[in-house]
Amino acid sequence: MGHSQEHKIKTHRRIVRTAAKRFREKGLDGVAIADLMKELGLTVGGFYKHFDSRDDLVVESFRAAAGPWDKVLSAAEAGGPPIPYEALVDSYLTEAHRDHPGNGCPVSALACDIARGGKQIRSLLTEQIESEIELLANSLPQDDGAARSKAILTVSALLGAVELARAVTDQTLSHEILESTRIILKQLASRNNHAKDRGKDSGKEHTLNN
Amino acid sequence: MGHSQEHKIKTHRRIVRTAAKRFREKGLDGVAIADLMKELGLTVGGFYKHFDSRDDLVVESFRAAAGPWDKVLSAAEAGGPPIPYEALVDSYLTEAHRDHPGNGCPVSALACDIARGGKQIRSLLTEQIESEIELLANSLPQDDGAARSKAILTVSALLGAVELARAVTDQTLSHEILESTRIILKQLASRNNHAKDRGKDSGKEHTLNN
DNA sequence: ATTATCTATAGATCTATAGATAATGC
DNA sequence: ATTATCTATAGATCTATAGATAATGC
Repeated sequence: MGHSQEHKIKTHRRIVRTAAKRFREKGLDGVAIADLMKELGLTVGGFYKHFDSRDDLVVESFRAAAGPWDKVLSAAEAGGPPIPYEALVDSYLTEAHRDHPGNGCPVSALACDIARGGKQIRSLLTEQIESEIELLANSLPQDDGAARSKAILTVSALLGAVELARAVTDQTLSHEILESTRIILKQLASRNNHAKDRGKDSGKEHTLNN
Repeated sequence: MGHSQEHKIKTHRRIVRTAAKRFREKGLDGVAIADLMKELGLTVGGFYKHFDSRDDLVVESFRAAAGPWDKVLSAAEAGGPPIPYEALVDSYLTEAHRDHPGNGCPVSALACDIARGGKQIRSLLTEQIESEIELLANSLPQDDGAARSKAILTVSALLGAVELARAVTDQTLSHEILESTRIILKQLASRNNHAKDRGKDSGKEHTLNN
């Protein structure tokens, strides 16, 4: 039995860190508290001195998993060198990211669980998505007036591509999903979309943001 | 107690149809067999004369949910009028689809559950995705050599956009996700991407399909 | 006689709590 | 004395099965 307050804080962090990994791997319903504690060499009893409920751990773990992404965002906002769009897309659509959801983006691992979840975790996801949209919009090589729309499409495509690449059994198709999404997104970003080039639906774009 | 064989077949169909809806709404882990049977005015005991295991119901329900989409596909393959790309995108990215996952695409509702699931259901999803990619590739207004890649990006973006629109708490943002994805996808489709217009990464495209 | 469904329950699993144990920290 | 963790367990929930019941269908 470890006992110092300092030790408790370390235990708390260990629980959250491991939970953040296991939730992304097995889903928000796929992790039993007893198993999680056992993996850390602890027992169930102690858990509820750290968290009021299982759901509190879910929320805190999501925040912890999103943390690294926030650092990327705040680095960009702090005026550092802007991360180019292509680098963001490339780093998201890797086979390593596909194969290790436990260390990856919590949105791609948990989106459909969260969609069915409580308001608190959905609010956290909303903040996360809004930040990522802004980051991507600013990373585009040119602002043709459609930057935010392109950023939204990009977030959707990144998320969908990683989920599909994970779910599909055909490894060739899985590879192709990552690679094709990468290529087409980059084409989209490197092209200017001023009004004269747009399709017939471009008029609707002005009804956004209302 | 109903008893005829004919009645049993009807009962079987009722179970599958309702399960297909509830799984899409609550996730593959979110539906209890007892509750499902109760909703149909039945009891747990009878369930296992219809299915060997809960997992068999999951697989059969996914197949049933995917069925309507297959009809769209085979209609197109049967030589009927090709469904235009824009119509497919528009019908997928509606607020009705977002708000009623129980009647919607099983892939957008269950992708992350399936990614963690058994081989059987992942194979079914793979077939489904492959069909949708082919359908979208053929629906593009012009084939510039990148049709399949564009179709893959489209599937990823449709899926991701609906999931995000469902998960986000901000209704304005949710609306914007659907609308922006719609607009940018249509721009993408209506534009020709021959080699001279491509970005610097286009060379990689020839390494696909290997 | 067969069988579609029901009643009842075994067995597994999971969250949460009560009370014990063995350290810390005044 | 306080508290970080442990042991033990209550209570809820879920899958799956055994055996009963009441129809069908030869």
